[in-house]
Amino acid sequence: MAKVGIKDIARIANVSLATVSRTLRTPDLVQEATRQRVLDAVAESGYKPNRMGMNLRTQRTGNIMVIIPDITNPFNADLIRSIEETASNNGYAVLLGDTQSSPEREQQYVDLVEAGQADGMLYFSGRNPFNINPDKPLLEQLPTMVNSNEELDLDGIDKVLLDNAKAASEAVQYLLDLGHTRIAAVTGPMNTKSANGRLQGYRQALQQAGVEIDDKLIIEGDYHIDAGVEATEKLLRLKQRPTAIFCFNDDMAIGAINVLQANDYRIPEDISVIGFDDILYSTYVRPALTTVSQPVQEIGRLCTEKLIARLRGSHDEPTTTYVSHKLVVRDSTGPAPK
Amino acid sequence: MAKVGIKDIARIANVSLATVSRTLRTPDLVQEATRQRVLDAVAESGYKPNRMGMNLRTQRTGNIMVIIPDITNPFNADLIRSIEETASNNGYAVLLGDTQSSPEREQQYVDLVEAGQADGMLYFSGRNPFNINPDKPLLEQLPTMVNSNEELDLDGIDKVLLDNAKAASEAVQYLLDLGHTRIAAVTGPMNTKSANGRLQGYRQALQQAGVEIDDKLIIEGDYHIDAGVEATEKLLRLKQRPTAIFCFNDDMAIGAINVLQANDYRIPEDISVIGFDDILYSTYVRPALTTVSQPVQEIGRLCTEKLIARLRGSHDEPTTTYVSHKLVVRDSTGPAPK
DNA sequence: AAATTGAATGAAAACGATTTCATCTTAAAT
DNA sequence: ATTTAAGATGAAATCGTTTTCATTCAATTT
Repeated sequence: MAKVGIKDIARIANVSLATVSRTLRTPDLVQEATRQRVLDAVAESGYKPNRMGMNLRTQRTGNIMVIIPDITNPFNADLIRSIEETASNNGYAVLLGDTQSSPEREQQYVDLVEAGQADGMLYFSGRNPFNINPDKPLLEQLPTMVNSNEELDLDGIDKVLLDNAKAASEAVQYLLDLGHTRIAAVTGPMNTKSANGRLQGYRQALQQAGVEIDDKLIIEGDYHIDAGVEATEKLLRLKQRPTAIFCFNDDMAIGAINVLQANDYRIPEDISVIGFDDILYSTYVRPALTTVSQPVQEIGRLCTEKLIARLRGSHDEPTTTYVSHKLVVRDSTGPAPK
Repeated sequence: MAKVGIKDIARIANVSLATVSRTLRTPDLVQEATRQRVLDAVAESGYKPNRMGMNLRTQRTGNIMVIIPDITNPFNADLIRSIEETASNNGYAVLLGDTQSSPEREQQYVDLVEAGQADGMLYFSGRNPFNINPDKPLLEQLPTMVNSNEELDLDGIDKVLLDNAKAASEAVQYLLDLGHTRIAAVTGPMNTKSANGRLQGYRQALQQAGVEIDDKLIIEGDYHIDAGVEATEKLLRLKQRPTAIFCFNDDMAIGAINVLQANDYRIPEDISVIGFDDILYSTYVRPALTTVSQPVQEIGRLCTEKLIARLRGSHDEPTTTYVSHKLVVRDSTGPAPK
């Protein structure tokens, strides 16, 4: 079966290429009889317009690139699911750029967007991948994009963000209210805005409560389970152990819980644990995890809708939308031991 | 900044379009001095060859489509991670088709491949999305593809599969060896090959051991946590309760564990639970989950390599590669209660 | 009846690259 | 010294669409 193209349809239906194209794109412009002849030819031959030709002519691919550090993190997986759904409902497909936090990979995928393999991108990283010429207007130098999760240090682009400092400070305040004063923090990578924001919230809450900050209780993690494991092992070795551990994401909290239980600590009687994200598994872990919930589905939808609005030609002023978090109390937190 | 194209480079470097293209694609064909002039122009102007033009001319996009039912399932997320890595190492990008098991969505993404938006696809579904004309050779009617996870009912295409029946039968045999005879099965959707294969293995093992099969102990699930929850609730209501539950994936096993613990059953003393997949979280659940491990990373790599080999022009006979499973015993299984 | 309008269609340009083919130059072989 | 071959380059074709512009024809207006 030689691949059938628009020329073949034109021949079969005895019309010009233009009429075939019009029948498919703007059927109103073609007469009933002709239209029917073309549609018959299309149905009979199983013709599907070739996207490469179409893309080139229309200067759009229908793809949006999603650049994200780690798809195996359930928070990110949920995010992509939501993006994919919104994109698909609007006729876009998702090009996946799982970068494993590698700057080279980020660059590679951004290059792809700039080369026109996708019409725009959702950028979930804080690293600036652009060579910007300060003499020219910024916006003309950037691909159509929306930034989220990790804030990018650029003004004038659309963003969807969470107030990390506030969220973290509420989590810590909740622990303080339970009587905890030795509260450990297992952070994300300290070269990310999210980790810095959350740490700042942690510090603020403690200072406001007049609790001295002990740097030994702050351990840098990387948002993977193992980091939670290692950090907790380290914390348990301290002479003055914490009575609560605030992990900057749920995966690390799950790692922490595991180590604690392996060493016969009761949660929350001996040590409280609190996470961040509210992934599905945090409900199914024992004890169920108290955590700061992010509206992941909403984030995905908002990002995608913002991007698509731009792609459809909106020239509104770029905005930053803040989504709201919520502390979800489950069974991993309780009053501080006496 | 008007977008710079190959014509601009040609003008700046004072050469023809052809020479610019050659400098970038086949530098050996152009003289040192000219090449340098072109490269300078490219560097200076920040020129990136436009992929739409390139794709049309070369008749390839560099994309591979991954059609998969549910990216939020960690097994699938790991799979995609592995695919993405292999693809990226070979210069391909991944177009993500998360179908949420909807046939319409599957069709939509397959159509996209057939329209040339991707060069080939990895198809993780058992539903045949093709209109096949039995008079014509099969292979000419299919896009370049590899099938895995859920076997497709088509001969003559590349596949990567697991022996589900054997794997399940080993899991059940292990439970039988522990003295269990009332062994429940929480299956996947019974319109999938994977669930049928595993159920067949379950039946075989029981029959071989002379244990009568009780249909009340077989409950259809859908591979989501909730299905494990509901199935287990149902099983616990039975007058003759099972002493072991074999869930056809880990997510459902996690749901099962949760219900059991909520109702004060000890695992494994009162009831054993066994899963399938060996996702990361199965290690971090309490008790850690005994499960049938699939080499997810290997599956992803194999699928992608097979596909890319085809895309590079291999005309070897299509093959089915079987990957091997492994029973991983952890803490959720033990001897049957007296 | 002539002029004007509008609808339907086709011819050809355009999108931005790669690649074939022809041309020209220079070096090697006779 | 002539032929041959090889190397470097450019002109133009090509990939498969969409869309502009021109043309035709019938219907409407004057």
